[in-house]
Amino acid sequence: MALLDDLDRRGLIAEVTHKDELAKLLAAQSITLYAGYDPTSASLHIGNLVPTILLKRFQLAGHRPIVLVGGATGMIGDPSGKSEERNLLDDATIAFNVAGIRAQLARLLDFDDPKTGAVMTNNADWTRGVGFLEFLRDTGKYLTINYMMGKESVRTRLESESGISYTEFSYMLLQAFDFVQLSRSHACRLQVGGSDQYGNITAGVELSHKLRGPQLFGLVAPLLLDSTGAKMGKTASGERIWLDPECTRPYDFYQYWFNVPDADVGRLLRLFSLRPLEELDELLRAHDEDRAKRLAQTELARALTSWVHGATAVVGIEAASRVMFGDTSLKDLTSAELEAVADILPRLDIPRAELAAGIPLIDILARTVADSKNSARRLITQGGAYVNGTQIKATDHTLTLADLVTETMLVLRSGKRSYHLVRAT
RNA sequence: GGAGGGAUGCCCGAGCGGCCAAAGGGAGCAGACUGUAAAUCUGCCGGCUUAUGCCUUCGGUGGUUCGAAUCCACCUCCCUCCA
Repeated sequence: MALLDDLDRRGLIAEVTHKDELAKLLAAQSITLYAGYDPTSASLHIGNLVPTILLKRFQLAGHRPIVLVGGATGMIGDPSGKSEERNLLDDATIAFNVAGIRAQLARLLDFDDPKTGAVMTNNADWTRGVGFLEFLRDTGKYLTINYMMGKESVRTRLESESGISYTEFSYMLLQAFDFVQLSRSHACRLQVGGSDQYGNITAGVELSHKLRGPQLFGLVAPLLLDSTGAKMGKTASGERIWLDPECTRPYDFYQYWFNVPDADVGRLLRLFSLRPLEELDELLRAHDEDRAKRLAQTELARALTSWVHGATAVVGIEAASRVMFGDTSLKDLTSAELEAVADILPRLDIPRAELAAGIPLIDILARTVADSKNSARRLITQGGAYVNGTQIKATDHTLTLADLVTETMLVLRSGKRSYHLVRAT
């Protein structure tokens, strides 16, 4: 199947410029394309996976992706999708963020293949040296204010109370300039992104046209929304899902996808799974036959977690999940799985001698799954306290060495989901 | 510059001298139900050596009182109206 048709059927195309000509170009030759990443933080989040999966799919289809980290544009702030002027970041923060994002992207795409290996760029490299007058004359001259004011991102801000600064207004021009620069330096022909980028992308297409450069193309994917129309990417408690394992644990990352509602899972699988559509259809049929098995969610969580955190992370996470949600005991795990589980669950180390002497369960709960001794007591009273999967009803229960389920560990649980390992050292 | 109104527990918000660890709602936690879902229902929801006990908490500092979140003074910050 032609690449564009595949992308379309997967729901990855919200808008595309000159579709037929682009299809022709892609059929005829291997091209270079790019997506830009804003260095507003040191880690990407799952919203960034959308443009990245586009790059990945183009790469697998024989094209060469460029990732552009916005070291220059990050200093300006993209007004797209924002209701207010952005706070500017200082140089050191931007440099730090650029480095973090580069490291993550390096794992998401193949940078080694001689033909399709991805290229890392930073627009600060070609923007920093450009003088203001030169920029106005060589770039600003070609796009009219009228054209720029027609863009959604600018218009909404013009109508808003906070207005838009000249700085953010210029953002579009810089992004257009990037596209043209990459078309010159890397023969880049296509820019991909989220649909909020469409205005900025078409500005680049327009600029190249005005400069009598090559025909450039833009392709944007829909924003990542759930079935209720809300933006995806936050946990139940409102925390963003980051790609950095230090910010969002791989276990939570996996769980996020595993808990996706049935109404969304098919769409997300088509978006993110690299498996052929026919296989996905088959899988979704099987999923529908017995939704409780959550075959589709498992596949989705596996696919994304192994892409972002590596296949070995998945093994540990799934072993941990079996302990937590299945009927697997810690002692049934292999030592490799046990090690992985110990890394995933929060852990409290206690001197062996202390445990040998006996420690009131309430004290340990207060140091792990409960906030205080009172809440630990409450937990036990309400029947939510478990040691190694066994419910404890006595508030004066004492833990000793006999409670260890492996050589060194025992597992505490509060309610259904909250687990904590205790390790005797 | 003048005149009023307000600041309460994680958030919103009632209380306006003792019955106030402080109504109600939201969030959170636990239980039932369940697919590690959603919705619903029930209980809990400051801390402590679990006690009809003590400690800390109602913007801050002092004061009045046997007793203050509640009254008074000053201070800090917010809002509204008039100039």
